[in-house]
Amino acid sequence: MYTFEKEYNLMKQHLEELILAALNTLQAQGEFSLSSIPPLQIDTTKDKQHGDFATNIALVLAKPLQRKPREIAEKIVHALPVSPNVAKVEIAGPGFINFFSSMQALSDVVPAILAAQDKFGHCQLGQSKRVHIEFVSANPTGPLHVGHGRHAAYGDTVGNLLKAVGFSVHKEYYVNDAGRQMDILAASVWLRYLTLCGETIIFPTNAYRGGYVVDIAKVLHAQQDKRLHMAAAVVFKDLPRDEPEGGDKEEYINALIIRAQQLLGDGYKVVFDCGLHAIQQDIHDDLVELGVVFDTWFSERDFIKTDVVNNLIATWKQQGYVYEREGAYWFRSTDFGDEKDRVIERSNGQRTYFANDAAYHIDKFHRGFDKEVWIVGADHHGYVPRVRAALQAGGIDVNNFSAQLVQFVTLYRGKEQVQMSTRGGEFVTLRELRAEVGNDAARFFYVMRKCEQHMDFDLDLAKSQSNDNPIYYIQYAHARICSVFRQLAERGGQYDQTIGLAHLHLLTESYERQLLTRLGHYPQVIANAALQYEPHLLTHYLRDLATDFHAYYNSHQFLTDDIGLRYARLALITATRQILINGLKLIGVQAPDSM
RNA sequence: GCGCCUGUAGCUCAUUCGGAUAGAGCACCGGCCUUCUAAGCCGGGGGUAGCAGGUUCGAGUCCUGCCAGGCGCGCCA
Repeated sequence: MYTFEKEYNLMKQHLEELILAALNTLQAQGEFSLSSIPPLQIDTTKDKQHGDFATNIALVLAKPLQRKPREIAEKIVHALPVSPNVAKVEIAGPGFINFFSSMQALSDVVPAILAAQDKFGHCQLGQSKRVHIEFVSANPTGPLHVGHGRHAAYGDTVGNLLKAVGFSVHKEYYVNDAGRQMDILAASVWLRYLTLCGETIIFPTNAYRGGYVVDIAKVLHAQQDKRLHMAAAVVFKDLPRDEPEGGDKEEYINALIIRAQQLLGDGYKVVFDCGLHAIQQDIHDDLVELGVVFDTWFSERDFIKTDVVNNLIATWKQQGYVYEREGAYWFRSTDFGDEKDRVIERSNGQRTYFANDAAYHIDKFHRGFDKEVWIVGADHHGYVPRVRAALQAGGIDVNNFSAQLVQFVTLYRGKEQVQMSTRGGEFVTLRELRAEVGNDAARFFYVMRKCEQHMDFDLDLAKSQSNDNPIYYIQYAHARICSVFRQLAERGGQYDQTIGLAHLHLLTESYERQLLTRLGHYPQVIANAALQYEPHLLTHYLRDLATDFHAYYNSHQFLTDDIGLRYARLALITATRQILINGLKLIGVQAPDSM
């Protein structure tokens, strides 16, 4: 099977051997007098004029040898052993040594791709280590919006990439179903329900105002009829003022929650669960439709029912990581590089969200994961140091923890920015976005940029389905290749891959060389994208690959009369099609046969 | 005030542990469909990489100081 180490590094490895041989020869001849040979750096080149690979060794040796780089380079090139994989060696610029692969070496990638098929580009860098990847984890207080979509597409693609390079990947959604926000949702649902029961309600400023709350209330009303009905006069009796009346909206909603709990008793849980389940189901379905499937949905409420958090706090108290001050318990996160210590247990006895979260992150490792990737909104960046501190206090090697901060998505309709607020009720949902632009375009757009880069998402542009959309360009390349084979069939031809592979030496055009070179880079792109958590490298690569193909398509006829050349070219574009499919699949995008 | 992120062509963004003449797309200008899908190709114009120093063979990339924008600094989640 084709692997990253075996094939891609083979050429680099081969060049390394050649250069080392040259250096040793020069040392033995007394030309060079190096006490040690520095590690060799061999890069794939950006510019094809610079060949396929380049090394800066002559530049690095300039100082220890006290000689000019170009002079050193010439010595090295003269001492290089001859190789059938190397067509040409040149010295360029300040002293770079450029290597031009032979067409033989380049065209080897075609049989490699055709043999490995959907496994091409995969490797075992991850050594089957277990990676926990947490993303989205939006509070179940409303439908996902376009910002969450970016998290979903990014996290899912990073997971796919990590799997491709040999990690055992576990995708998890942390359900924040234990906080005050959930109580606000419950109160919001109940008030809408009461309206359906015929009560006249002035809706609180701080309640969730989205239409989905009314939908949930309708379900509740259908299930419970009037069983949870209370008169508005009773519900609102002696409550503090809401904001419009000059009061505090937070105090007001809190009082309303307590009132709801008192009046409803056991019924409160019915309302609460109705809201939670409806929204969690909606989020789940939304993600599945986008192609994002989590291995686990980890409930905070279930988690805090276990002893894990209690045990952690008890342990930390014992170990001296926690001290008491002003009636609360503080975690010494400053001992681990945080700005200030953090409360984990409030003076009223309640644990903070952070206490649960610290225990959750440590628990991931106790569950057997070797590595944690935590994908979280950039607005949480201040939160990362204390999580890191918690992991260290928990005895976890933080080198196995990576927090990826995803910047906001700013929505535009043409030139106009769309304001978004979860409670304002006027926000664009992920579902609406998918309906407008399609899942493929949504996923592709979302991962096109580095996660720490702000994203301006123009709905009008994404909706336009014009050729501005890079996804069409790549998909079109795939469809065109499929079309070539349909043409072949219409003309009564029968593709014979064996003949094609036997005639790869006929691929001598510059466009063919370019395409072969690009195909050869794929494994490295996958490895880089995975290890750096940067799927945008893959989208850019696919764009470039499609460009190489379209240029080739426009310059040369594939279905030539020369059978050997014809099938060699078809073998090449079959390999190209395979890489398009492989890359798009990692991003979660379809590769249509026709458009 | 302190901390993190960002600043590259008119716009949106790339630039592979610091490498060669900073690249794409969109937009703009000019060409290419009797030949495998023109959702395509070919060519052209367009840059003080926010500003100023520093480190070295070499800096968009690393360090320092400013400037501008975003975000964060709770016994909220």
